[in-house]
Amino acid sequence: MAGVSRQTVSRVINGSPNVKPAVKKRIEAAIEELGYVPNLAARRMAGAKSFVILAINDRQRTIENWQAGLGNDWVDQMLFGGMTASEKRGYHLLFELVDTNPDLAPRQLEGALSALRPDGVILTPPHSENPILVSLIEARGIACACIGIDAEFQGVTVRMDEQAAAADATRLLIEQGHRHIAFIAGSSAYSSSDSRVRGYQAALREAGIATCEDYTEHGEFRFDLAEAAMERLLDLAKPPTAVIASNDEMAFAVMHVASKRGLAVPDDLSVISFEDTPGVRFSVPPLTAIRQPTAMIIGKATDLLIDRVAGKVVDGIYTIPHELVVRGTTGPART
Amino acid sequence: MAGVSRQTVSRVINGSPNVKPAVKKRIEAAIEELGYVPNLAARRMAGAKSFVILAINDRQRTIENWQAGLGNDWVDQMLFGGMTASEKRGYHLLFELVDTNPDLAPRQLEGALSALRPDGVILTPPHSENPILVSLIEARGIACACIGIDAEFQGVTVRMDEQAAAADATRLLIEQGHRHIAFIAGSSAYSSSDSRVRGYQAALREAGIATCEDYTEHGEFRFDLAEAAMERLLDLAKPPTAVIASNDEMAFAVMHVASKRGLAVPDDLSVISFEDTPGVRFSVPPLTAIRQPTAMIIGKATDLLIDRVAGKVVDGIYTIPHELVVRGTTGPART
DNA sequence: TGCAAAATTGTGAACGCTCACAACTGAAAA
DNA sequence: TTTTCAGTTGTGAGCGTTCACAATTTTGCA
Repeated sequence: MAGVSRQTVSRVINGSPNVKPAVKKRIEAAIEELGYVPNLAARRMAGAKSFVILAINDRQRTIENWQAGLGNDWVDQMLFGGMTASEKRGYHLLFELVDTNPDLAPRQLEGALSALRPDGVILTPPHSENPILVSLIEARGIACACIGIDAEFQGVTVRMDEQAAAADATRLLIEQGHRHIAFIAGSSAYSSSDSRVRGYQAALREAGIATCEDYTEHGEFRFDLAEAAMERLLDLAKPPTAVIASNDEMAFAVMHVASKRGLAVPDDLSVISFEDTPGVRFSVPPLTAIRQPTAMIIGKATDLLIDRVAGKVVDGIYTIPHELVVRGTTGPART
Repeated sequence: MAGVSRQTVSRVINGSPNVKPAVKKRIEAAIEELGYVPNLAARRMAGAKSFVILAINDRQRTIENWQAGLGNDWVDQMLFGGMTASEKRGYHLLFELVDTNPDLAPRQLEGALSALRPDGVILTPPHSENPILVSLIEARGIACACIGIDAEFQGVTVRMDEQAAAADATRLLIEQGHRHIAFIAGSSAYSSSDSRVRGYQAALREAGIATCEDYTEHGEFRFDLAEAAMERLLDLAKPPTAVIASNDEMAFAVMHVASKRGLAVPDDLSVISFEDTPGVRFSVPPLTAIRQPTAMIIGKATDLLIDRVAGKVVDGIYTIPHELVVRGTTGPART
């Protein structure tokens, strides 16, 4: 030791205000020399912070995506954004998979909470849509951040403006002369899906273009369903000259069907995707897409959570800016 | 309680052999009813297992990759393979980024070890190449698994057979009539890079093809360096008709240079990559590649680590089978 | 100079679990 | 019957921190 009691050391480590500078320096030197690092388990035991942020992901979708060999850029970005943000402040990010099944989800989450005692929890869609889970977390006095939803439950919400993003995409197409623009929505289990449809419709309305029921399809974020949707769209009497797909997988499905039908992209058909995973750049032509600022969203959520643990009052909805990356799948409409 | 002492409950939870079936059943019912989940921090404190496996990744490369917008399928796969394997056995996977800088790495690792007290550590390249880190972990009595190296330190090693994989790739090209096959190696900080070169050379030798110094280039796993390497290869008096790149990024660089020089893939030039990230399927044509079984490697490592914690003696080198996925960038050599 | 108040340091207890060991069961062996 | 011993259960201690509070030192001001 440096000639002081445990408690004083503890104070220095936790940055308590009332320690004499000389003593503080002495303790810090000792810590440095001994290479001392506080034991996280003991800290948590003693009722202090656990320095753990729990990120909850949808098990089913994670596993499905992975098995389909799709990779999971979403998970990747989460990990990166969350990990770098937490580590900056001495925190650790723990990933857990929780079933979406409403019977299982609360039990599993409670188990994770009891075992891990995290300081904060990040709930991603579709878990973030579930108010039961949110209140379960908050009831334990644990800070909770919801990702990517429009509704505001307890805790914080961090998201991008899905509606504005969809409107941006639609506007780009309108500017390029498109008047027959279709939209393939994702799963309605995600509130973002509806927001996007609203943004798409709003942009059309704003430009004085009549919205056509048949132009809004549902693809559930799946390749096969998007393919079928695209087939239906092209079978319409007046097929669209541009399609917005709600994720990359569905955008590729659209392009696949287009090429099968002899339509050139972007000459005969413009395509815009939501997501912008790394793979879309290697497509030919490279996909024009709304880039989801996933890493930033999770990073922000992590930061807010830690702020709240530190005593700051943190509340409300935070919106992270999105970006429309124009690449090669959009072009002027055929006249 | 269910009318028994703490210790008996503890025994039931940890599966001790000497508990009366009737009592056991009673305790289990109580656990179920109370929704009791043991507190991990307390367990660790009491000197038992921590139920945490630490996966150590190279900070620099992770961040660089991410900032380059490349995504990081490697991290993704690790996470998936490790998380699913650990969760099956009640474990948790914690990701940490550690600097590769030899001055910083041991300190950072020790810090993580002290704070987290994991039951096992998975070391990925290039950390797994560093015997200091390995012995540092083992010295604390923590199980360690090294990923993707040829050398055998203490602990377990899990890898794919890089040499055989490179040989497989080379043989495919030879079968297709190629005689001028170039190889763009990765960074020599990774022992796998050398193994791959050896495999490539062995396959050539085996087919009676003279190895030509100029055909082995170094690209450090970087797009720009691979581009430059490819330029040099094409400037040779006798340029290669096939190129093996040590990762996807470099393979794309090769294809980029080829198209710039007016070479069609695979008609004028065959390309094979190592890695097989999801993006390569969307390239046109889709990349022929050695698929790295990353998720399986990390999953196996996790399993072995947990086995060892459970008391099993686990040692030696485990090799996970790789796969050569033939897609559209390879074809018969021009004669 | 004195004394209250503020600043700084130390103390015992507690967090929830498992360890080592002691104490109790019951049945088999002498 | 008594002894022995394996099988089963309970007991006190301790893991490394922080908590609440008490004890000590210093400072401010009359």
